[in-house]
Amino acid sequence: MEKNTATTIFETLSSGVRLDVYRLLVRQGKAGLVAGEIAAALDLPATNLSFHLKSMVHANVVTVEQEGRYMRYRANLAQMLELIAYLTEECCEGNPEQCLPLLSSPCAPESSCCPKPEETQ
Amino acid sequence: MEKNTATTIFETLSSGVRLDVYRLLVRQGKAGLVAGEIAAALDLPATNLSFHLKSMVHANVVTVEQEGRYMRYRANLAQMLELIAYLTEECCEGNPEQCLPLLSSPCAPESSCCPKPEETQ
DNA sequence: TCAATATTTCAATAATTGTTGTATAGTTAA
DNA sequence: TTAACTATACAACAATTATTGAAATATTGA
Repeated sequence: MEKNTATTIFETLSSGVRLDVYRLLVRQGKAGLVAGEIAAALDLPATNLSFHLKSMVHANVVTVEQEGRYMRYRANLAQMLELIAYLTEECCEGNPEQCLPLLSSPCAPESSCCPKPEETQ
Repeated sequence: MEKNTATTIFETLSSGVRLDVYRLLVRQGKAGLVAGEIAAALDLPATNLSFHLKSMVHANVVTVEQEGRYMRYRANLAQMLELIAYLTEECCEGNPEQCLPLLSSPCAPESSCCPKPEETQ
C-alpha cells in the first residue's frame, strides 16, 4: 500500500459522519444499503451524505453499485485489511521482537475475527 | 474504544507529515527519538513539527517523556492495536461469517507480525 | 411520454486545519 | 548567573473541508 492510499483512508474515517456511515455499512455486511436508507438511518440531508459517500468511495473503504434508480453502498473490508497489514508491516520492520508481544493480540483466540487456522478450515 | 477516540486517531494519521513521523518512530521502536532528531530526519521546521507532535500525543498514538532539555517521543503501538481491535470487533458483529475469510489474512503465516501461537511460545 | 422518485452536482458560505516567523519558557554547562 | 540550546506557545495568514439549498441527471412506473 502506498502512503497516499493510507492517508486517504485515515482522512475519510476521521469524520464522525463518515465513521458512522462506515460502521453502519459494516454491520449490514454483504447486503449493504442504498443511499436513501443510509440517510434515513443517520438522519442526514441527502446532499451532505452524497458528499461524504463520494469521499469514502474515493478512499475505497466502501464500494458502490447502481441498482436501478438506487445506488447501493457496501463496506470494503478488504481495503481495511490492507491498511492493517500496511501498519503491521511497518511496526515490525527492523526490530520485530519489540512489537510482537503486542501484535499477537489481534490474533488471539478470544478475538472472534481471527480464529486459529485449524478452526476455519 | 469510543467513537471519538477512533476519529481522533484517524484524523491524526490523515496528515502525510504525521504519518511520516509515526512511521519513523515505529521504526525506532522503544528507543524513540527526541524532537530535534525527528525535525532533522524529516527536514521540518521545529514549530511545525511541534504542532503535529502535539496532535499525535493528544491522539495517544505517540508518547512523550522529558529527558533533560529534550523531549523524547515514541510510537504507542498499543493504541494502534486497540484501534484495530475496535474495527475488527465492528466488522464481525452480527454476521461474522461474512468477514471471517477476509479477516484471516492479517493472521496468515506469511505475516511477520502475526506468527502462529506455537511459533511465539 | 410524463410525473414521481433517488441521487448527485454545483455554488455559496461556514468552519476547521496547516504553515511560518517571532516570542517565550525551561534546561544545561561554563 | 549568564549564554547557548531545545522545544513549545502565540498570532497571522493560507489552504482545505463541511454544510446547506437549489438545480440537474437518471430511472421507474402509470
